[in-house]
Amino acid sequence: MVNKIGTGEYVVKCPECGSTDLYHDYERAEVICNQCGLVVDEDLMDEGPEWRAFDNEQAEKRSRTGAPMTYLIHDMGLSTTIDWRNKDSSGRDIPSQQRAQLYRMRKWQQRIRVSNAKERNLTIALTELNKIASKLDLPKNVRESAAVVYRKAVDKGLIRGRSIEGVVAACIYIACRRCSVPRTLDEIAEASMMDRKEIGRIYRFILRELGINLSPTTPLDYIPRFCSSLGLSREVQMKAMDILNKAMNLQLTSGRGPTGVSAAAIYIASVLVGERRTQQEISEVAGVTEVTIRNRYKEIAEKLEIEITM
DNA sequence: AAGACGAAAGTGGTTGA
DNA sequence: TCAACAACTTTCGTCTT
Repeated sequence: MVNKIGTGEYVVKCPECGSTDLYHDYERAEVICNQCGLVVDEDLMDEGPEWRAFDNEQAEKRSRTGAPMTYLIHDMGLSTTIDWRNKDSSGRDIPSQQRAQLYRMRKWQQRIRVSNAKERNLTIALTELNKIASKLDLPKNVRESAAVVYRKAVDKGLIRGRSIEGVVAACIYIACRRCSVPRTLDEIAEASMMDRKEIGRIYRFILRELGINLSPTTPLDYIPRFCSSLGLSREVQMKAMDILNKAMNLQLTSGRGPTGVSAAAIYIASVLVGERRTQQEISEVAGVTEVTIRNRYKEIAEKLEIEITM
């Protein structure tokens, strides 16, 4: 099957003709053999973060019926039934049967609220987690990873004094980086409607308390997503990674924000391959300014001796 | 008219005393 | 805890295509 190697190269043989020349169509989520045209693989979904375009639609569709539904069943379902009874009772006499029913419902609600705080917390948190993850188009494995981190945090009692949303957001941030699908703090802050600083604080706190070690984000991790958002071909993507690798070898990336470096590499690659994107377009998806892209790409182009002709 | 460029001042986060 | 510092942003006028 499809194997992801560290370089971002996908190695697979076409069962029909044995060729390794395969084309990945992210829009359709298919792997097609360039030699004989056979559709080698159709389900790219679980293969990794790269199929964002595909996962995008699917996640969107899913989340519409998924997260809000459970939301409805949990919160709304319960509270509306009780409201209903109250209204009804205020208008008319309550038969003893309904009284009994009302009593039972109250008891039920009480049980849910009081009996198992941890379960309750988890239910709310996981719902929240799915909502945020949907907004960020995160694949399932990242969501699960985030859930695992959250569960550990709950077990250690790290939630106390912190908002559930904040901790969830931080867990997602951690999970993203663990799975090499980094999102910036800004993106997560936007999706979770939390303060960026707050998430950062909680994030550091959880890392320390759970003893999690994260290797620092590399600009390479951002390339697939940015390229995909910009509708750039695989060729550009490979080129950008190539440039980045060389730049990293020359220590051009240390101390620099990874998103900026990544954006610059993509800019250079897009020009070289002839699928030019403007600095502004790239700056938007990368979340950095054009100025930063300019500074980075000047440095890289100079050191790598790449000529850029307009 | 849009994109690229770069100077200059401002901002937020890290570091070291 | 505070000031220095580098990276990055904002803003804006100019040049290029």
